[in-house]
Amino acid sequence: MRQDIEGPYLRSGQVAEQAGVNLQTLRYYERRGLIAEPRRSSGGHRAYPPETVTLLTVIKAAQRLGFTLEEVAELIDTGRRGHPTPDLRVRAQEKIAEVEARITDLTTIRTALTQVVNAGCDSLTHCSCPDCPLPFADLAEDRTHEES
Amino acid sequence: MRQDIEGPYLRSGQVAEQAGVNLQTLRYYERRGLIAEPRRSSGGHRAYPPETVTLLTVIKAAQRLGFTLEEVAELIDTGRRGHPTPDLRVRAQEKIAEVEARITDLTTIRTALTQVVNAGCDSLTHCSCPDCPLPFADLAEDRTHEES
DNA sequence: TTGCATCCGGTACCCAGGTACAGGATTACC
DNA sequence: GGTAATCCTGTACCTGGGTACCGGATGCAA
Ligand SMILES: [Zn+2]
Ligand SMILES: [Zn+2]
Ligand SMILES: [Zn+2]
Ligand SMILES: [Zn+2]
Repeated sequence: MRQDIEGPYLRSGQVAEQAGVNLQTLRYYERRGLIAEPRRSSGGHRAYPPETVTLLTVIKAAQRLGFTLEEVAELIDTGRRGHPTPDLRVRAQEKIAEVEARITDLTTIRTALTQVVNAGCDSLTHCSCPDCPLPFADLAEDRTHEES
Repeated sequence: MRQDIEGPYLRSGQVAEQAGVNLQTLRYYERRGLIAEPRRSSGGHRAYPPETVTLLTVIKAAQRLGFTLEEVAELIDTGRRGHPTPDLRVRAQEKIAEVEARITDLTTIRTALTQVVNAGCDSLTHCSCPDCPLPFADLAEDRTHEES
């Protein structure tokens, strides 16, 4: 049978290639609710509207911003129907706070690592350097604001 | 039978409690080569030397510095016998570079998120704000130095 | 010696974000 | 209409750092 869905529909392989995404990932996103279940051909093959490619680009962009797939799904969902969840700006502000907290942690870690280098530590377990900074009692405190 | 190993040996539960670590974690670390296989009682129960508690503290400290368990295992291994691998200072310097790269990434992300907030973006998929910064073409480039 | 706490090995499960493979069906193209 | 390419579902596997459960064995003390 010839293509039985008219219009500019794309097959899953085409969507995957154009979006630069693995085919399995496409179906994974469908399971996770990130992309809607597409129409099917009479034989069961998925037929995507072309804007799916754009949607995938948006998903990837949001991931690069640090959003999890669950958060991305919610953001998309919120956009579709006026969902009673915080909107994109609020989410972005929360994410900024998370990112800043993480940067603070990493900065502390970098400081501690620098101390190790400067002190000339030569062993994790039996360091012989004078005034050895290991094992970082202060760093232990600092992890209390671990990300959830 | 009474305790058949003399000396100040600790049972696994005591080590776990004193180090603030789950009992399963202890055996997991043994499998991963982070702690040596301890002696056994005649019935097969592990009998740890007391310094195991200190070792666990060191492992946790190294983790807080951003070292993976595999890296920690190597660092401990290097310390034991003069292993022909880079020593702690070299490892720490490499880790500093990693941490700084990660901080750079996160800073870029924070900038992008700030743009979203300032522009007043209201939707991932159909933002109506003027001069919308989505979907961050520049950010895409920036992930080429993704950590391995 | 009896009872309870602890420990044993082996296996399965958790998180996130995918990826891979098998075996069979469908579609595209000549 | 033949044949290759693509696609289907379902299931298993991957990384990293653990955690949980099971049935049975051991350890310890009254
Ligand atoms: Zn929702
Ligand atoms: Zn030192
Ligand atoms: Zn080694
Ligand atoms: Zn916008």
